[in-house]
Amino acid sequence: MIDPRLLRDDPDLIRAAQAKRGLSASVVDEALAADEARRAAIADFERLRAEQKQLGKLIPRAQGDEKAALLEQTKTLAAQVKAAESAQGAAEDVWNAAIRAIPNPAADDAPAGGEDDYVVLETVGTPRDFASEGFEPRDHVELGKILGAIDLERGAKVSGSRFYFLTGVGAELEFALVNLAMEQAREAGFTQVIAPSLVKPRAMEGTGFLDQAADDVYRIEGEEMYLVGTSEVAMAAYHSDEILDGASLPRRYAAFSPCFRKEAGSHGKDTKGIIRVHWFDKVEMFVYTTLEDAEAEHERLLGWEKEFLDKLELAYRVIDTAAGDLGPSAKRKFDCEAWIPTQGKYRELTSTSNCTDFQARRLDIRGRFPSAGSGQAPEQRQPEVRPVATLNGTLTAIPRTIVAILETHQQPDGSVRVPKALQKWLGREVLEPVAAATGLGG
RNA sequence: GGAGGUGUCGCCUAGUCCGGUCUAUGGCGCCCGCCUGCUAAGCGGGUUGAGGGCAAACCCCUCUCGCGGGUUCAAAUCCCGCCACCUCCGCCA
Repeated sequence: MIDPRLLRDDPDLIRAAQAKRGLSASVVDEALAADEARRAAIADFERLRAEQKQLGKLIPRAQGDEKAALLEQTKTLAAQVKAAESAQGAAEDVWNAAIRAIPNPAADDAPAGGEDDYVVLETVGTPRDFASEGFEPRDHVELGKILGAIDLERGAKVSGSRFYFLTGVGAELEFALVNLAMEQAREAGFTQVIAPSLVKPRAMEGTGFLDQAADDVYRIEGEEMYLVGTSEVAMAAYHSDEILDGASLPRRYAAFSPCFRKEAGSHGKDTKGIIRVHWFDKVEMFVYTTLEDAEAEHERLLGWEKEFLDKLELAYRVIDTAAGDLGPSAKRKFDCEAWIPTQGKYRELTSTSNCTDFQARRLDIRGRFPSAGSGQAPEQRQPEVRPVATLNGTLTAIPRTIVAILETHQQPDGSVRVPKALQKWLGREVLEPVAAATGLGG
């Protein structure tokens, strides 16, 4: 949710922001009208209610005819109050729907336009040149099979398309990656978290995932519960309805959880392998900080993502996502895309978003800060309560990370060199092909 | 899943039976001031959050006693539903 004051004070700013995302500005006018109607309804109700309370006070002390007259008077007033109250409630509902329909304005630095209008900020490392090494790289599906690491056939048999089993070194790879990620997170001062992946509607709504991504969200039949597509959802709602001590910020969490996505709009895309799946595990960084610090924290999150990719010795680039491709909550988003040799292109491995106070307003997460109190003597300053900023960033999304590692570090015989940083957690330097294939029907 | 209990402004707590100066009591903590060689103690005051009126504020008003309805002129208090926690039983990893 954007700051209502911003909408009221500078609607043209919001109109321009809508245009930058390629969206209509009509919601702005709807929201402004709703705001006016709402305030009128509030004034109506409060005037009647105050009158009712005044009269109500006289009743216990009144006697006889006087009392009867008062009761008669307040009876009709009570009906008016009731009507005004429900009118106010209706006006609030309209207002809430209107203001929530407006996404977070993109940062000035974010490129305008849609999915293809990203800007490449940086390219790190060089894609490995298999041609000059004299062999054709195998894709991760084949490598996964050779290594006994990924079982797609049985995934499909048991759970359907876009499911898989990680087996043997595949499973070990996940644990190693999680350990490596958590080690880095701990060293950077993050609190490690295992987060629930089943949440109530409030959490989903609050993080903006029921807006345009609603089709991608799994709902639990017969229950008011959703499966999260990222632990960002649980971690944002973690402090919902709380007022955090400003001195405790930034609060940094590294959360592990399974993630579930219907991938409704991506039929036919990435149908092979484990690039795009309905379920995967992920370690997500989630930060609560001040609005003033959010932009700098965003850079730090990007830094930690790059550090992790560096440890995996991958070639990647960083892109600045265009406004139209941001989620509704995000003001700015950086994606780290790793080079996938058999696809001949960079694919998103991690992503970090600065959601400023957008999610915090929806989830009612605030901080208590010493007042800036211009002109006032320090001793007169009351602490003030303001929304905080939330940011998130992937440390590692397991399947895609495995894809990048296998394909990038493969050797002609189908074995895979283990990046140095991962060796400690994997207990070996090379992943060797397993003797016998263990495919379906084999 | 069943039975019983609890939920009050950071924490603890009075109030709920029997509706009306409850504009929610007191303590702890915290903040400001006074007093005092220092500290502690003592004294006085302040201390939920949201929204509206306004350019803003000392100001005024409304809402907020787990949440949502209802009854009533009037609800922390009565009624209904829900949620969370505790105890016991059942089930289970």
